[in-house]
Amino acid sequence: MTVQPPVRLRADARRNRDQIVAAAKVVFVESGPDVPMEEIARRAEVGVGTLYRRFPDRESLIRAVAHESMRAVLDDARAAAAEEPTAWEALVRLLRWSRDLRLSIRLVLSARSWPATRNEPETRHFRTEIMAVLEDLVHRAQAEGALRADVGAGDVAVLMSLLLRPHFASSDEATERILDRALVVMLDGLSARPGSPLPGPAVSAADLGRLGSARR
Amino acid sequence: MTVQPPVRLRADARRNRDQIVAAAKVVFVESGPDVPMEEIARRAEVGVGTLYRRFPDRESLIRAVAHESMRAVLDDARAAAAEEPTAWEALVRLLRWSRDLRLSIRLVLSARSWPATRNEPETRHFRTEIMAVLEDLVHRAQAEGALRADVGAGDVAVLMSLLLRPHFASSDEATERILDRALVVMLDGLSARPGSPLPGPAVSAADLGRLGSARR
Amino acid sequence: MTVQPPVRLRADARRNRDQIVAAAKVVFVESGPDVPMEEIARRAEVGVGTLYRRFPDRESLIRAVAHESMRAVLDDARAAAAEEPTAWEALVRLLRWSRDLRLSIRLVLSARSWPATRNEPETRHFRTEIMAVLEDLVHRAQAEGALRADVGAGDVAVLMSLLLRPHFASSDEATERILDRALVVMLDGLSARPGSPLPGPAVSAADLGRLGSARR
Amino acid sequence: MTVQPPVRLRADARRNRDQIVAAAKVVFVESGPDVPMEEIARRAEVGVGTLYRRFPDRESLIRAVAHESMRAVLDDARAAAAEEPTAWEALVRLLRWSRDLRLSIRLVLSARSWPATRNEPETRHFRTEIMAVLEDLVHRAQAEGALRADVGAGDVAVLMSLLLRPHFASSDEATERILDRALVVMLDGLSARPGSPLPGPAVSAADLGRLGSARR
DNA sequence: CATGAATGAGCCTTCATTCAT
DNA sequence: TATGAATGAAGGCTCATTCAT
Repeated sequence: MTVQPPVRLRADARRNRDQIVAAAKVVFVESGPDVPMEEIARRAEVGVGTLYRRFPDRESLIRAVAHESMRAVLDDARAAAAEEPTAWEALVRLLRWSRDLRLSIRLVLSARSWPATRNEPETRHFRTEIMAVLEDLVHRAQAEGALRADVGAGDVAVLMSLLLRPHFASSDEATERILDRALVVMLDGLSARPGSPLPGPAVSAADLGRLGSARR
Repeated sequence: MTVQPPVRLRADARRNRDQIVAAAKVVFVESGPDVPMEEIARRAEVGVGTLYRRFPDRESLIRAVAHESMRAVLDDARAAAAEEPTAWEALVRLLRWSRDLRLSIRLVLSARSWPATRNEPETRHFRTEIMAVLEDLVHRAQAEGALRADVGAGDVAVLMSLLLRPHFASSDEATERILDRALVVMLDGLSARPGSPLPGPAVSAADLGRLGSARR
Repeated sequence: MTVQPPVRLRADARRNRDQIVAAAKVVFVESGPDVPMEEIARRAEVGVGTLYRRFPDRESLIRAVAHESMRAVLDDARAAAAEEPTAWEALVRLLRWSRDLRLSIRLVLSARSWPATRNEPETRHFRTEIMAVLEDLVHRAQAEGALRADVGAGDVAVLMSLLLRPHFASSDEATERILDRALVVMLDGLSARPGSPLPGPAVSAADLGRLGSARR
Repeated sequence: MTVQPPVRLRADARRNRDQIVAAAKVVFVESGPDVPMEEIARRAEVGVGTLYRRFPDRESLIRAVAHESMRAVLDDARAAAAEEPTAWEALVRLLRWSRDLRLSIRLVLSARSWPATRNEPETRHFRTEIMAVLEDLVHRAQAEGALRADVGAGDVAVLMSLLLRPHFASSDEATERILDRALVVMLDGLSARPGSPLPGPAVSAADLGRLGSARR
């Protein structure tokens, strides 16, 4: 069921490919998806030619990195769902999330990669799987009485994306603590207590999928 | 006390300058702060030469646009504080905010403009003024019993920035409605009811100023 | 009726444009239409940027040079028709032809430029005009009794193209003399004396136009 | 006296070599002598490495293909001389020629291969042999009274080269018929009837050899 | 030996900025 | 002063050739 690069690569080629993707991951986070290809190649300790042999253009590299990250996100989500005692706690853990999640949000949603990743089957596959896990957690957390009843998995995903997109400045400890406070505010807003009614119907996974056929 | 372009410009020069800033505002929103200078000049119906006479480099143009926007934000904030019946309502209005706020957030926080705007007096000036208004609103809203007591103006600013940074896809109506729901969740989290205690001390305006000496 | 670049250029720009086309003409002849753009720019004593401002890509430069040459060819053809005492002599003069003719044959027929020039109105225009002159000369030379009756303008054009396409080695004097002999053989074959009947119908200008919808 | 690849190759190596040359022949005709080496390797169903083991660089491959073709041309020429009832008919047959002849003309005379093939013994060998056959045919055809007396083998070779170089568009049937007409015109020009005297002395095989020490 | 991966030089093109008109 | 032309540095990509498996 997992999606794999179609052909078996020679051992050294495989190693190079992995180095490239790893390096790209790092520099994309550092400097966005527009960094010179040479920079990526240098970090991967590889010639540009090698990079281009493996990824015929920038988009294709972006896709590869995005997929890697999304795969990790899916794993995280499943692990959280399996390991946490309650669905609510699993959601909290997810909202705190991993560096991989942050990267994939950044890559998938950035202006540059949106056209590269949107609408191709692999992305769709991962999105579907991830949203399925989320949907399940949301329902269970609502059954637990922990999560307010009027939100959908889409709403949670939106909040996650707000928290995780690249933010001002670097990620020093002070920044992290400040964002943690924002997270708790959001969690309080999400918890099942009488609060303001949310406008409109709950946002489902499918609703999100229909968004944004546009450019930027 | 207001900051003005240093010299009085001839009427036509002034008009050119304004056209340029207006055009830049539009294209920055459309295509980010990296658009070709010629594109901006074309939109302003001006030669590149003229643009460069007025703004010696891209950074200086970004700064000008950012300042324009920040001035508008400050005006908005003061208007909200003056016109709304309660401080809480003023805060809500601000969080809903204007297109100008969105632009200035985008410009001020984007990778490209962070170095351009950070640490120069005009930006600092506006930030100070805006945060002063916010600080006042926060205190008053807490006195009103509407806003939870353990947040500071910095916390509110962070939540605003989360809501307002450029997001996936375009701004069609569907997107707006979804973001409105996120906003209400946040407002619920901010309102004065027994909820989770926030970790750490309230974030003040000053705390924010100390953040992020880094690049991205 | 002549086709001109649409807009008036500033004097210096005009001069540069002309230098570029002239330089391109030279290096295209020397090294074919694949020479590095920088080489052309260097010869024109101009930066690459300038070249690209004027001609957005290589094809567009090839087209410009081809048109220049075709214009010169047309002028040559008309001059020959007007100045020579007989149509036969005009044809002979044309077959001896100018360096411009050689260049345009080379450019218009080369693998690289065929797709660039074929099927755009300017090329079609010149081809039509040139073939009209040729057609007229052929008819008149046949009426004079000098040219065999079973050839058409298309046949003559084909013979010209055979003589003029780029040939082995450079154009030193020895080569020229050898080609002159080939030319006279052809002229003898063309002259009106009982010889072998030509296979098939005479080739008209229109017949040629229908040729070669293919790649190379 | 025949020239052979210096070493005996193992059977499989031999097969590879032949596949490569055959593939190169095809793609050179299709796309000229500048096609990527990988394309050739792919067509030969061989790795690039193998190609380079056999032919240390592109020039050496071009040479090999050119020699193959020239050998075929020589065979053709000898066959024509042996099989046709008259020398004149043999010449006509040659001028109508083989696909191999076209390829070798193209390869030997093209800008790219001229420097690769010129001045190396194998080429010289084949040229000499071919011209010897041609010289003989020319003399005999003149003795037969069919060929005009003032041409040499060099003249005939030049006419052949004019007819055979790559021409506009593809080789559909229409093109072939048009070229056939040009051929007959040339043959009429060559036939022994009082016509214009050719300028200069007859061009011998040796004269051709002295031509063109230049690049293109 | 065969293979196909890796390398890097080279050409194409864009665009920020400077400068002549 | 306004204009838009000129410049050249920088990044993208391709491919000839070399080299590890």
